[in-house]
Amino acid sequence: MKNVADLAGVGVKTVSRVINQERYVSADTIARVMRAAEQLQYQPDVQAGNLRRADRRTDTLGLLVGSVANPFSAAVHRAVEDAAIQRHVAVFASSLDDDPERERASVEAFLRRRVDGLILTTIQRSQAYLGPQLEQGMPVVFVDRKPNGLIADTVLTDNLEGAARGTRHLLAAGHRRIAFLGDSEEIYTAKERKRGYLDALRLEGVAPDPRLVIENLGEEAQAELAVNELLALDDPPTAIFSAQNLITIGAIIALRAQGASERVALVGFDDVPMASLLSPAVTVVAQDPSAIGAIAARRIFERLDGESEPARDFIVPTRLIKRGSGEIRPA
Amino acid sequence: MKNVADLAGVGVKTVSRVINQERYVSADTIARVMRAAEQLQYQPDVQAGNLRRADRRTDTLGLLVGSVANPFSAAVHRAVEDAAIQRHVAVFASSLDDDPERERASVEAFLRRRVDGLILTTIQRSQAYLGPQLEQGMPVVFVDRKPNGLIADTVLTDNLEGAARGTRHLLAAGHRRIAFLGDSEEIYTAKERKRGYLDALRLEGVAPDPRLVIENLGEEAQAELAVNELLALDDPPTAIFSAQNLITIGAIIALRAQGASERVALVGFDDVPMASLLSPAVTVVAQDPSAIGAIAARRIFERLDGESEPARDFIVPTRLIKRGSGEIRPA
DNA sequence: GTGAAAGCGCTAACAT
DNA sequence: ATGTTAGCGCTTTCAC
Repeated sequence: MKNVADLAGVGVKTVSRVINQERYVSADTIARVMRAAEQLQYQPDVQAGNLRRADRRTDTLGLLVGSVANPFSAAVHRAVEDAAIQRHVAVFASSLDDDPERERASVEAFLRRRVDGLILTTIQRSQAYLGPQLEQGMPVVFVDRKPNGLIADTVLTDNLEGAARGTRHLLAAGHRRIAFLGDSEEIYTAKERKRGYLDALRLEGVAPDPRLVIENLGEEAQAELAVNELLALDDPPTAIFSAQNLITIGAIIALRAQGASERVALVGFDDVPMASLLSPAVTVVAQDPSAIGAIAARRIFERLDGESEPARDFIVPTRLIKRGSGEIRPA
Repeated sequence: MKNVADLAGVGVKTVSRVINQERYVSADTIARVMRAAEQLQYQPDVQAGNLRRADRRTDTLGLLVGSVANPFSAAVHRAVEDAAIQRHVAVFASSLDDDPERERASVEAFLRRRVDGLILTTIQRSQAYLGPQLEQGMPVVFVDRKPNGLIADTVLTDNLEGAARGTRHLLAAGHRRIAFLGDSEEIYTAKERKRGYLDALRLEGVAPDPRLVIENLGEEAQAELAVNELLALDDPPTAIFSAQNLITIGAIIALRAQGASERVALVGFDDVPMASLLSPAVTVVAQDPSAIGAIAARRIFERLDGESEPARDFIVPTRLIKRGSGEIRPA
């Protein structure tokens, strides 16, 4: 900057004024400074500037997601990026990978870099460690999971209603023996989805059969085994509601292997890639990760712009996509 | 930092020493400083420190990919992140979205933030604008596409050999009329894949039929139309080699709609999600995005650590995954 | 409309 | 083993 100033024959502050497009600089001076900057290939240093700047903004955001390689997270990321780029804000993205250590480490790394705000999918038992930041007014939005030990803006899929809706769809097709395949009971979203399933059954006067409720399914292979068990029952289910992505895939594989995919109905929570090209095509209760990311980013920027209303939950509705597997009727 | 120093009753430099784990600080002093830091919830500011630091590193990397929401890019991203996190380097990720404007804007944003290195998928006709950075020794690695007007490290899928291999696989099954469905002719990877296809035919003594080569297919719908045209030919192809992800999906849809999916063989370049659950399951020449990301990151860090050998191309091999669609024999 | 000086949070260089 | 001073690239404050 000093060099540019010297070359243009002005003071550093004038260069600063031109770079930041402040007023009260003559057109002539602007032109001279621009030319000098061009000639020296001057790139302003955002970080250095933000050091002294009144609002102390770094124009960066920290985003922590399950894994940047997972489609849901990637869609959230993309939406956040699109919102950020318009404000010239850059996004640090980091993957959590179900590792509580990594959560703390990533958040610390963000904090050390003085991000303006945080969008987090969390896994630790408590997020109380973020208390000081919240008090200092740093915008923090939680995504997909509620924080523990902390009150903050949160963007959530309507897990309860979504799961109920999927279940009701199967009930409406005439099913009464509907199995539930769920994720780890410790996860908030998993609990909500199970609750939605049970609520829907209850409302229809169907007593839940505990043998049809299988939880703590972490990956495809476990879901496959679970479906095999279900089909081996004396009185097997005529339909399956699978409460998560990978579980749905596992269920598809198992149903197909057993030759039951055209007989046993299946509705999955969360969309599955290529779902419409499978046979039968897979009916799902789809989440809206783009909306989640967009809302989270919007909230961060609102807070940054001074919005100070109390923390809220933003509930994002789901969408039932009927493709075939969920419309199979009981024999 | 000043506050911590005061509270601990030491000078700022001593705090700095403790934070950076430099030697020559007594255990007792370390303890006092740590306690003070804890008490004040002190978070060092990485950026401020790097301002004066000799190596001027910001411990950040800029990553520009097609779209963080696309599975290939996401896998590259993930691999880069995993390498970076071990060095306490944070990654700015940005999506290109086939928009040359966005390429420039993102790179500028990275540069303004003084990233230590750049990993780029590019689209602009020329990357000469990065010349100054390269000369100044900033590590830049291009990924998936070669840069134009610039010599720099590049990590590439073996497009030529991969496409040849996919084509040879179809030839080996006895096909002689093999169609080629390609992306925009302007894209480097698309050109290479076409070349691989033609080379394989030539080597086998099969004269390419220009009516079987359809290019500039940007999305699924266009690929569908192309396949419909091909099947309507007097002498239709018995096999299709589709040179890109979305094109493969379009081809699957069209083949299925025409009832030809069990009759016409299909090999796709780049893996397709859920490929093994489709019927027929899709044979592909798979790329290895994780390897690409890992190699790119490794190269950046090698350069940062002083490696100064001339720029090289790193060629990442493909893998033929036989799943069914590519093993269909001609009638 | 413009510039000089101080200072943002930190590290380098040089004390002691 | 520890402290002091200058300075990184910029913005602020205030003077002209």
